Formats: sequence, structure tokens, C-alpha cells
Amino acid sequence: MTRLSLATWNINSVRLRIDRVSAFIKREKPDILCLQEIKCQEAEYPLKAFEKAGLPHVAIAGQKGMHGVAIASRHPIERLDPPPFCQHNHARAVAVKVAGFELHNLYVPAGADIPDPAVNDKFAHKLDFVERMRAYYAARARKKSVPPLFIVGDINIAPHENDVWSHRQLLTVVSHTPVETDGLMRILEDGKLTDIARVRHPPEEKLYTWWSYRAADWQASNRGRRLDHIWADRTGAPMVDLASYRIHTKERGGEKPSDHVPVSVTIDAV
DNA sequence: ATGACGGATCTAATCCGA
Repeated sequence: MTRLSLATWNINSVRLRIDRVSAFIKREKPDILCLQEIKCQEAEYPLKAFEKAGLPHVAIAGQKGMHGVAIASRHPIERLDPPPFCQHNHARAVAVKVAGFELHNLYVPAGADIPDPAVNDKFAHKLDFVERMRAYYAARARKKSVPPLFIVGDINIAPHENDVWSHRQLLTVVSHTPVETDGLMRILEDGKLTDIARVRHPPEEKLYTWWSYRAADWQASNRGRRLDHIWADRTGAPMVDLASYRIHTKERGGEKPSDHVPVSVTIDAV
């Protein structure tokens, strides 16, 4: 039995924040770190820093300037085909096999401002991405003898009332509209997936992983949303130490933070 | 809840995020 710490973080430029990433790895010692919005191509990725930090096994899906996801691991990884969720083939998914389980790292489209797919192509793209996730994980849940699966990343949807600072005021705001939150809940239901954060944290407890850059004082206004998720499938969920779930809110502070903070969990792998 | 911030890019002004 190996205890593994798995963390996910929308880093909003891995090159700009590589020193913060290195410090986080040094302090929190994740065995696997999944990043979103690396905002670079594969060749530009700061591999050396990850080697130095003890996570030398890296799978990168990059593109110029925007999006981009990566998985960095202490243990050897086997790269898998990314799940086919993005109709535009953006770098929004990377998948590996590591320590006997499967790991998907996702960056779901934000969806822009207007929550109407008829007039907003980006919102239509987000809804399509979510429906593809539902169909894929539903089909996978029907399969026998698949490895345990963990799905992490910036899902860009805050599903529950207390995953946002004001349920009432955000009902018409992209990330918390009913069509999105219903879509997310259907992925979990049809895929037989567990949203690890909410197993131990009751529905009335506020949980945020993102705070806008535009607030004058993010901490004082505390208008956050829980956009970053760690999910496990039926065989993955029992491997999770539920008490280990952490939101690393401290990372929203200090110099040049990302607008998202890391989320982590400990897994008992074989 | 809009766009006060912040990132990348054809380094100047624009696109993008959520």
C-alpha cells in the first residue's frame, strides 16, 4: 500500500508562477500535481523545476498562450489518450495511468458571459463539453474491470448553493446557472462518481477554490466559488482518505497569486 | 454580477478568463 497525495491547481500561467509551484511542492509534498491553464506549449514548459522538486514524470497538453493542462508525478506514468470532450481540440484534457489508477486532468471551458447557447458560442461549447463528459463517464461506469478513476481539474461549475458566495445572485451567472449545475450533477450520477469535497463537508458549509482578481480585497469580500474539483469513481472512492481533503486557501494570498487555489486529497493506492 | 484585475501576445492594444 502506498499513500499518495494528489493535488490540482489552476495555475494561470505555469511559467509566470513556477516559483510558487516549486514552493508549494516543497511544502505540501504532493506526489501528483495536476495543473490547468499552463498557458504555454509543451516545449516552453519548465520541466527542470519539476525534476528538481521531485516530480520528474510529466504529461503535458499545451498550446500557445491559452488553456493547457499538465500532470507531474513522483511515480512513473503511462500516458493515455485524452477523453474526447473538446469539440475544438483545445488543450483541455490530459490522462495518465499512475500507481495502478487512471487519472483525468480537465479544464472545462469557462463559457463567457451570456448563459444562452443560442447567442453565446462559448457557452454552447461548455454545455457540449459537459454533455460529452456525462456520456463518456456513464459509458465507463457500465464497463467491467476498469482501473479506479480519479477526475480532477478546473470544472468551471460550482454545483451547490454553498459552492458560491450568493446562490440567489449567481443563478444567472455563468458557472452557477441551473443548466450547468444540473449538467454537473448528471455527470456525477450517471458516472457513479463521488465529489470528494462534499463527503465530509456538509451542504451548509461554504467551500470556495476561486476568488476573482477584480475584488479590491478578495479576503474581505470573500465572494468565492468552488470551481475546482476532485472526483472518484466507484472503485476509486474507497481509496480516498476523506479526512485529508484540503483547500489551500493560503495560496490566494501573497505576491502574484493565481485566482484559483490548490485542492488536494490523499489516496491509498496499491 | 459587472468587468474594478491580470495573463499572453505580432510590445500595444486586444483577446481572454469566470
